[in-house]
Amino acid sequence: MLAWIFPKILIKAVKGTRDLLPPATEVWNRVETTAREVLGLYNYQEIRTPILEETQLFARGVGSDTDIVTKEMYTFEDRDGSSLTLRPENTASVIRAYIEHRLDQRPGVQKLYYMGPMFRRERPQKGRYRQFYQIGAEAIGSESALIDAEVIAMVVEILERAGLSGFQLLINSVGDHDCRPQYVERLRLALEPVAAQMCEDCRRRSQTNPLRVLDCKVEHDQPIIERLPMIVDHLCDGCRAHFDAVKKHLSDLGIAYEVRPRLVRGLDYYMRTTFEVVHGALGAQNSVLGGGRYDGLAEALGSKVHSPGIGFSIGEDRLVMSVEQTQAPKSLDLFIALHRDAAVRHALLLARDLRRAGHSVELGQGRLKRAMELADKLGARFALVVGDDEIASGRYPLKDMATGKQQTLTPDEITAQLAAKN
RNA sequence: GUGGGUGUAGCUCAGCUGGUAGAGCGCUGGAUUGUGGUUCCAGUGGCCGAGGGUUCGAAUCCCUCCACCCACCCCA
Repeated sequence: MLAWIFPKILIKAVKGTRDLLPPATEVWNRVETTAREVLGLYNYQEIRTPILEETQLFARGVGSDTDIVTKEMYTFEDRDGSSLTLRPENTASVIRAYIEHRLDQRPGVQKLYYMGPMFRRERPQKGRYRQFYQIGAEAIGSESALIDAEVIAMVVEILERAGLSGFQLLINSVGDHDCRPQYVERLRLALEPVAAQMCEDCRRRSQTNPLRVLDCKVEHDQPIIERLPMIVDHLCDGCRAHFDAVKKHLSDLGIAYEVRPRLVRGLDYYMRTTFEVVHGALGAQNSVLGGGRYDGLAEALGSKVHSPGIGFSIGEDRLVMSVEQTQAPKSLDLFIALHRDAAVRHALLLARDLRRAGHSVELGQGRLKRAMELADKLGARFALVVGDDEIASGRYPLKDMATGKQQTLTPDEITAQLAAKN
């Protein structure tokens, strides 16, 4: 009949994006609240940058040769011809804002955190989405190993308080602008005679990005990779001292870590300290968080002031995925069953007062049996009946849903009961 | 971008070698007039992912497409 007005093709969430529904959103909120608490304890403050940035920012910040920039960005031309991109990560934006607003003029190390959606056009799979969420932080303005250790300690605390257990902290140093190029050259030379025996990807990487070879998981290549020079053995004095200090501070704090000489981060801006947290039961995407130091990033983005920084970002989707089971079901404090229409005014006022007192209240009209059933399904701790008798007497039957016991009380007594049981 | 798996009711899934659709849970109502959880009864609900082919007949066989999931890659 009206089929031409009501098309039968359903509109669905676009590939790689998803709706987060209750009760899962409760877990997300809890994780975010926990993160804010811990970040606050370490004196971090929130920064909110735009989701949309000039494409150039990521090309220069993240690295024009990276996978993210070459094939994963949502880039489009705006009406005035400028090229815009949906942020694939947030560090570049934070540094851009830091430079733009001269945050280097503010006292002390700038400690900023953010949370929100990022966008990368990858093929979705478990723990990997095209719109995904990150909770991250950046400490800008210090080269000290103390900050590295503090950042790592903080992130471990966030994960623990969020309810994650059984995770593993991996750290490494990837050198700086001084020793890394030398190491990469050394690696390239070492690869030359053996590359032919390696997998196709490694043969390509040995030319384009030798560091990536170290990440290869192909079984056959492992013995070859074992014999390649490792960056930790070729750090310059400054980087070596820095890395040793970070490790010492972590040990002093009693934080368990494992040095992974082959931990290489995918974004060009990392130097010196890099770290990652992995967790089993996440499938192939087992990395919950990644981070590292980026002492040259600000300059790469046009800053005249040297602004060394270190930061991390937590994959919130993955964190939520691995702590989801530990969440207690949400409950309702009180369900008010209205038995007659005349009860509406009384119930509304009662509900308003109880809500002001901090109790969650749901109202329901209709047959009492039905209302009680609903109260039960909603997980209400108490149910209250409001009908003609109650309005006349000013006293209401309050039922404890767990025990089934019911008492007839005045509004003040009801408030006291709800407060007492909290 | 490349593989593999799966698409049947809101959810989890049955449906053998083709005979035109089922269970459990959920939801709604009833047994119970102003009192939930248990039990019992009834109801609700599906162009069997889409299109084409084979056939008297297709959820079932064949082809194409699409979607989702998992993996490679890469990363959070």
